[in-house]
Amino acid sequence: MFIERMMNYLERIHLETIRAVDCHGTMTAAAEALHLTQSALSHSMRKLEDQLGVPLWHREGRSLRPTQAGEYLLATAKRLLPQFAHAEERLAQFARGERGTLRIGMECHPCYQWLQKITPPYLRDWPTVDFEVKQEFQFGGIGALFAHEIDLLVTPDPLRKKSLHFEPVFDYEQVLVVSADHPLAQKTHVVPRQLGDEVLFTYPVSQDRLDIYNRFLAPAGRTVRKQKVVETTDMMLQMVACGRGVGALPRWLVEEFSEKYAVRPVRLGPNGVQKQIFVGVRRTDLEVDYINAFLELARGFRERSEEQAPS
Amino acid sequence: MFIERMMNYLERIHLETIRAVDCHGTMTAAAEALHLTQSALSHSMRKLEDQLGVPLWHREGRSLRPTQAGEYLLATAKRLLPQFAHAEERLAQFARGERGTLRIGMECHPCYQWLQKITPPYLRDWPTVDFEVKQEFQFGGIGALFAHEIDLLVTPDPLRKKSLHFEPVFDYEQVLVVSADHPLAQKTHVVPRQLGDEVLFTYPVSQDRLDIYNRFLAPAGRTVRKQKVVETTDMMLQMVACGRGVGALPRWLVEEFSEKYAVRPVRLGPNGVQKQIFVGVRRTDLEVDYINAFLELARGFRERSEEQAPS
DNA sequence: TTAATCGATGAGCTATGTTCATCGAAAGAA
DNA sequence: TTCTTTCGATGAACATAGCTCATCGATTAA
Repeated sequence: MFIERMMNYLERIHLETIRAVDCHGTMTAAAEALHLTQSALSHSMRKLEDQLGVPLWHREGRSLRPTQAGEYLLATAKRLLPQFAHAEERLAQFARGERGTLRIGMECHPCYQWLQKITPPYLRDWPTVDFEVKQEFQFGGIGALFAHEIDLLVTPDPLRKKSLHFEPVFDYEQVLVVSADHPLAQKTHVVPRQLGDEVLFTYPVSQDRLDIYNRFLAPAGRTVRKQKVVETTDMMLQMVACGRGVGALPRWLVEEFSEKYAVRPVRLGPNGVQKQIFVGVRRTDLEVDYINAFLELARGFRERSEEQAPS
Repeated sequence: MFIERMMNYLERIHLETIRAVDCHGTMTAAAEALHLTQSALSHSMRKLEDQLGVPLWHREGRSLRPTQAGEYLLATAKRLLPQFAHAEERLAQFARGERGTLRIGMECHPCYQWLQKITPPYLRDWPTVDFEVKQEFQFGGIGALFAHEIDLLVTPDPLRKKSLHFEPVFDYEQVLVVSADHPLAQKTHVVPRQLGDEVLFTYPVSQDRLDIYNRFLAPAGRTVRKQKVVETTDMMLQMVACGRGVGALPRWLVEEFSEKYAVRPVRLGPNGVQKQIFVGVRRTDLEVDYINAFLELARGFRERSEEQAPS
């Protein structure tokens, strides 16, 4: 048809506008947020609509409702704009002579507690690296890695893909935690049936992500009397210590808290429930020094803890 | 420091420039490719460098070598620009009243052969939907799904993630294919040892993705006399038919070709090697009619083939 | 040496995107 | 109902961001 088809109609400002209208409700409010006049946005978007040949909003009365095309562009904006923002942020860090930002994603509570041990020495070694920790992902941790939302994922579920690199960084045993004067506290281990009359405290995550179900109760076809959700580890241990129920935590965590709270770890089943935490990165990022340094540090930690407890 | 920190320095044109310079070697050539003058690019990029406070290229003599910041921005450009292009393409389709483009990714050869069966009826039902099939992914099929490079992934390896939806669409048996006058052609099944003196033809993919190794030879600790790579199914069957070696293919494919070539399927091991192919989509795309329609069609195909061969 | 080609730069122009002023329509308040 | 406010659309006027042109010095190949 036309010789010149390679015109770039779509610009960042259009995406900014689409998103601002969605988020502020009206075009006028969006204009204010973008430090422009309502007229400017109106002209600009009308021009875009003309060039694309498709309306982006249904004009109903004095309100704007996105068309199908508008919805699509909105989704695109919400995906692309944060990447622009992050790129600018990153370049600003280059300008300041800093190394960058290490954005860490986490998918489980033990991951978080492990991370809290790694963080201090890392921050000391890399004072110019910014540190961000995120826990909620629209498309899951793996998706966040691929989408460059995060640079590093701490997770119990590794994924073999040649573009990603996963590496175990921490091994631990998941144990039952009971009050010190609980009858089970004296046992070498507990079997699923013995939890039939207990209240179980868990973190607020879906049941299929709780190892005590996956690896202990469910295989035996057992369940507990009642499950109650607690937000924090301290809260869980408080409730357990005063005999209101039992919980499931990494052994090292229980032992660490056993002075503060009167709680004891009990092995889950005769062999225990062994777990591993992995760190995943994009393979292309393995060359980035401050990312690689984090992995090195994690490896060092792992070796040290294995020496202490060669089990 | 400054009140106004929310300036958007980085624009699409800058990314275009960075990429064009990388791909054409010089700024002058890049300018021509972008239908601009060399002067325009020079001014524009210098302004950006000033605003960001970071040089993007080392100026060495009359050539440009990207700085670390430049490399980073180049990687960003290569990731973001295709998404701009695709968004414009998609909006142009909206303008033409078309539904969109179904971009399918594939991770294995049997996937491709299955797809060839689904494609004709789909194209008939959805004449306004464009159809694209890709086979190479920088970050793997799952990564391509997350990065919106493709809309649909056909793969033997599903992945449980709540943002993705995987669904089995095709079950088949992987069999050994031999010449009709090969001694093994008369057997009900073959055991790993019997392939010790054979030449094995395979597609050009890494060994750990070949089921005949993963599920048949490797578990028995056996191997073949020699492995040879062929590019196409026809080529493989030609070589097999004239007794130059053996191959591994889905049973239905062998049976389909058994009239054209003098080849026979032989079960791998007493129980055979059973395989499944899955289709994965982003969960948010399940509402898109022409994507959902593909899944429906795939389901229909699966039910029909199960009726034919209830095994 | 010569000639070609690179990127940088300043001056000047043009066209793009902005503001201003104003409109009609819609929605909320009295 | 009527009055008032607030929405988005529009045309004209304007300002400036971004482009071209012309030219420079430096580098590289012939």
